[in-house]
This record gives sequence, structure tokens and C-alpha cells, in this order.
Amino acid sequence: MNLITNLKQSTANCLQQLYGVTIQPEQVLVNATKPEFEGDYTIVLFAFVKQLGKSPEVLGNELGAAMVTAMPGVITQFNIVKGFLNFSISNQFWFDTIKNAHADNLLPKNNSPRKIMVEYSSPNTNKPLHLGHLRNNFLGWSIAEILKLQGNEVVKTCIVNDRGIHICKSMIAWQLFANGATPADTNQKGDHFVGDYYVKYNDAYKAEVATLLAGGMTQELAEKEAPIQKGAQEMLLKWEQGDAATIDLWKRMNTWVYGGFDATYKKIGSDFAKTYYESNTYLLGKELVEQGLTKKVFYQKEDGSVWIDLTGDGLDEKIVRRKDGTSVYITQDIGLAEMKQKEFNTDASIYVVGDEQNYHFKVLKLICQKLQLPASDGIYHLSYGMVELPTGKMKSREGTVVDADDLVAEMINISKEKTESLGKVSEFTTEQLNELYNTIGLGALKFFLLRVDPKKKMIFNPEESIDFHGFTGPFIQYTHARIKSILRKTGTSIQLNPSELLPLEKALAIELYNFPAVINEAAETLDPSKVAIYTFNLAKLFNSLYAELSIANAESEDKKNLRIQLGILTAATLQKGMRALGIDVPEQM
RNA sequence: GGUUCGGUAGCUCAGCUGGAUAGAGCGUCAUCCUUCUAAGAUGAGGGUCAUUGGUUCGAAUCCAAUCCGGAUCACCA
Repeated sequence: MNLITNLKQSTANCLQQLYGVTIQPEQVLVNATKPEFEGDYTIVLFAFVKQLGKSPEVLGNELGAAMVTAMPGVITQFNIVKGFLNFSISNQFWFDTIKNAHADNLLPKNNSPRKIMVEYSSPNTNKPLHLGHLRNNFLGWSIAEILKLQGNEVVKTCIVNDRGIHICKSMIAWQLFANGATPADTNQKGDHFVGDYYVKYNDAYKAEVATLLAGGMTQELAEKEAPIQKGAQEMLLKWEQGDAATIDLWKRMNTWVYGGFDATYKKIGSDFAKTYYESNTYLLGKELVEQGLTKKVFYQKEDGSVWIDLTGDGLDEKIVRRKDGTSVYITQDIGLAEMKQKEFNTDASIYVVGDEQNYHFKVLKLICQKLQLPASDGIYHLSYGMVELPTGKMKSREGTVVDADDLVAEMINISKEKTESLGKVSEFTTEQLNELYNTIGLGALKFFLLRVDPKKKMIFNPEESIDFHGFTGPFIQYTHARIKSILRKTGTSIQLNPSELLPLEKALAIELYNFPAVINEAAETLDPSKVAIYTFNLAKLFNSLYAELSIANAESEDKKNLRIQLGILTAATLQKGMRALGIDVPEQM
């Protein structure tokens, strides 16, 4: 059992024996003791002081004595400061913890693993990926890894929004302006190529509206009447009617985009067990709407449109099918939910989608529950905040977007420059060097996006490049490489004999001991930043120890072996923690 | 306007199931490479935890109100 759980349980037991009161172990507050006081763990007595009508001093002494007896060999002594009961944990306990830990067995034990789907990325096929997609991809990947480390089975999926008016805008602009050019002709990545036509569409649209306005038309009418806009709408209609030429063009342009996406996914390390396409899910969604009508979950208005009344759940009425019979956004998602569940039969389904869609997912879950689709209760929207620029929100139409490919390339380039200027890996081959630049550059970027609470929006300033010092990916990668460098020199076959732990050694042991609890917490809250913070603190502790104490030239053989073991465990924990963030750690850098 | 998320150091963020003197990184200043990788370590400085009131032995944390900012409330996706 975990030490903290144990302390809580024992406290509850002791209070029961001493005073005959029943206290739930969870009610006991156990904290790490502040450094300025003696002890390792602290129990806060105030709550019990009140309940039992005893002074903190008396209660603390009685409880402390009972706890020492209850946990022999673990608690050695206690002291009381105001209402805080501080326990000292025995040197032997921490020594045994270090000795018995194995690098390949640091993870939490899971007695009830689940099968969980994580859907993430969800790109549109009319423009390339940007910084917001990167946060989404890294979050999705990391959540999947964390859940796996916790012992669950994870299925990663992706839904591609490959149909709709936005796609038609790129298509019509291509028809008008491209003269049949292809990405190969312009030597461009396919997604960027198509994205350029989306921008061209908007430029042309603006120009047309301006012309119409100059001709005396009202703003509203001009926006409706712009020829290119009408063209896009006609194209959408043709697409839905299955017009062969339109479908051909659509397929052709989508193929270009997918080529570009695949290259980006490969570069940043994203993959999916299954990719779904909206063009395949919307029909099933319509079918489910039909079923919902029979089940009276939905109702039809006079004009033929289909709705659900969610006012009883504190929400509004929501349309699920237009009067012309075409599907809306949510229709497709209902179909997708059913399709995914049929195929993978998961216990829970996590959607990694931006917080601008909170309302949509609230509605989606409710509809699925009311339709009684299987596992609807397991639908969970992991809602993350937008990435904003200092000037505000990124807008692809206005060109204020940080492009994913550009940013990744820039990060890799910076890591190359830094590595070269430090000159520590001169013996690397070109291939090894390129791999290292990738590892460090992506490590910096992923860590930067994952180290903050997913729920919160974050600010990215393109003027200030992402750091490589301090609370960053490279700092942790560097610490790992440093440890590995030592271990290459000292070797790792060691015999551990008990010795008195120095404060830094003990602090590191305690931190290492906390790792499984951190993974569990991150998995329960779906929050990779918990892991990022933990790995940073662990690396920092090790670096302090490294600066203060020698490992290879320790004061005794026992100390040397102890610190080698701490090094082995720290390196392994850093490696696992970083893997939970989708970041590799190099052996040397 | 309804709903919802947020406001903590110059900047970017932790801390929020109430507990001891509110923490980190960056930036600033100072110190440390003849000794295991200086992408490092050590220290200094920097705070009205948006405001006001309440609950409590104790509030950055809980409650209420107010102010400021974001998202959303589409027959867009």
C-alpha cells in the first residue's frame, strides 16, 4: 500500500482505538512536511481538535505515540508544531524503497483496466494544421499514453471533416485561379497548396463584396450575392447530389491534403488506430435521426425540420436535421458515436476538442443518452483552451496563424544551432544528429504546449522563441542524458548496502516514490501538465544532487552504489514521464 | 442578456478536496566549470493572489456581489 494511504488509514484506526470515533481515512489530511520543520509527512490536527475537544498538544502526543506503535519500522518519531503533527519516516523505509524499485517496473498497478477511445486531431481538409492543432495532437497523444501507462487499453481515432461548404471554397478557388496546377507543379505540401486556395477564395470574396458595395448594394445583400460565394454553394449542392465531376475534384484535392497531413503527422509522431471521415458518418447520423423520431426522442416541426427539446436539461432546442433533409454538424457526430462504439466497444470515449465546442458536446452526450446508444455515459469531452497570440485569437482567414509545419521546422532548427554551438556530440553521424535535433526541437515544443493545464487558454508569443532552459523539455532531456553519461562510466551492476541517506538523497527517493501516484492523478484528471511538472521537479532535484554530491567519486563504495541506483531510477522515471508526454529522451546531447 | 471558463511576481504559468512564511521558469543582478555533460547549480530582488463583503480557529483556495477578459447561446463545421 502507498505510504500516504497507509498513514491516513492508520490515523483513522488510531483515533478509533484512542477515542472511539469513526473517521474515514480520506478525511485525514496528510501533507509533505515543509522543509523548515523536522519530519517527512504532516497530519493536520485542527479538524480533530474540534471534534474531540482536546488541545492540539494533547491530541498530537497521544495520536503520535499510537502511530509510532501502529507503523513500526516506518515512523520513527514525531513532533507537534501548533496543530501540525509531523512524522519522521525511517531511513530504512526509504532505503528499502530505493533498493526494491526496478527501472522497468515503476508504474501504478491497475486492477480494473478499461478500454478507452481517444479521439483527437480532427482536421478540416481545406487548410494546413496550425498551432492549435498541435496542442490538440499533443494532448490527445499524451492522454492516450498516460492512460496506457496506467494499464488501460487505448484506441486512438481521428475524425476528418472532409465535407461541407469550407471545402467547396477551396475547390472553387482552385477551379478559378489554379489553371490546373497541382502541388507537385508548385513543389508544395498538398495541405498548404489547398490552404492557399482557401485564402484566395476569401480574398476574391472580399473583393467581390467591395465591388458590389461600390455599385450601391447593401452590405448584407452583397455578402449573399458575391458570385464566388454562390458558386461555392452550388458546388456543395452538386456534391450532395453526387455529381461525378465535383466528387472527382473533391477526391483529388482531398488526396493532396491527406498527403500533407500524413507528412506532418509522421514528423510530430501522431497516429491513429482508425481514421473516420465525416463523408461516411453523416448518412448513419440521418438514420439515427429517423430512429429517434420513432422513439419520440426527436420531433418534427411543420416545415419538416427535426429537433430535440433539451429545455428540461437546462439547454435549448436543437436542430438535428434541416428541413431539406440534409444533416447538420451534430447529426454526423451522432452517427460517428454509434459507428465507433460498434467497431470498438469501448468503456469510455474521450473527445479532445477545443472549449469553443463545450455546448456542442453537452448536447451530443445528452442526445446519445436519450437515444440509448451504448456507452453514452462514457462520453467525455476533454475541453482544452485555445492557443492565442498576444494580439488575440488566431484566424486562418486573416493569415494570423502560426503554421504547424513552420513552427516544427523552426524548433528543430533552433535545436540544431544550440547543439552545434555546444559541440558535445561531435562524434555523432549525420543521421544521429538529425534524429537528435528532431528529438530536442519537438521535445521543446511538446513540453511547452503540455506543461499548462489543458483547460486553460494559453498565450504563444511568436516573437519570443520557445525556451530551452528551465521548465522545458530540453532541460529534462539534458538531465536524462547527463545521468546516462555517468552510468556509462560507472556501470550499473551494483550491490546495495544500507546507509544513512543524506537530505538530497532522501528527497530524491521520496520524489521517485511519488511517480505512480502522479500518473494515476494525471489519468484521472486527464491532465498531462501534472506529469510535466513532476518530471521537471524530479530533474531539478537530481541536478541539485549532481551539483552537491559526486556519484562516480562518492565518499564510499556504498554511497556510490546508492547514488548509481538513484541515477538508474531517475533516468527511467524521466524517460517514462516524458513518454507520457510523447517526448523522447536522448542518451546523449 | 442567459450559460460557462478565467483574472496569482515585469512576462508565461503552478498552487484551488480550506492549513505553517503564496511557489516555479523566463527576464534582471551576483556567484560557481584544472574535479561525473554549465541546455546545469547557488543566492538576491520582485506579490493589495481583480475588488468588496461573508463563512471559519484559519481563505489565493469555499459562498455572494461587483469589475475586467475569453468562449458559447447558427438550419457553419
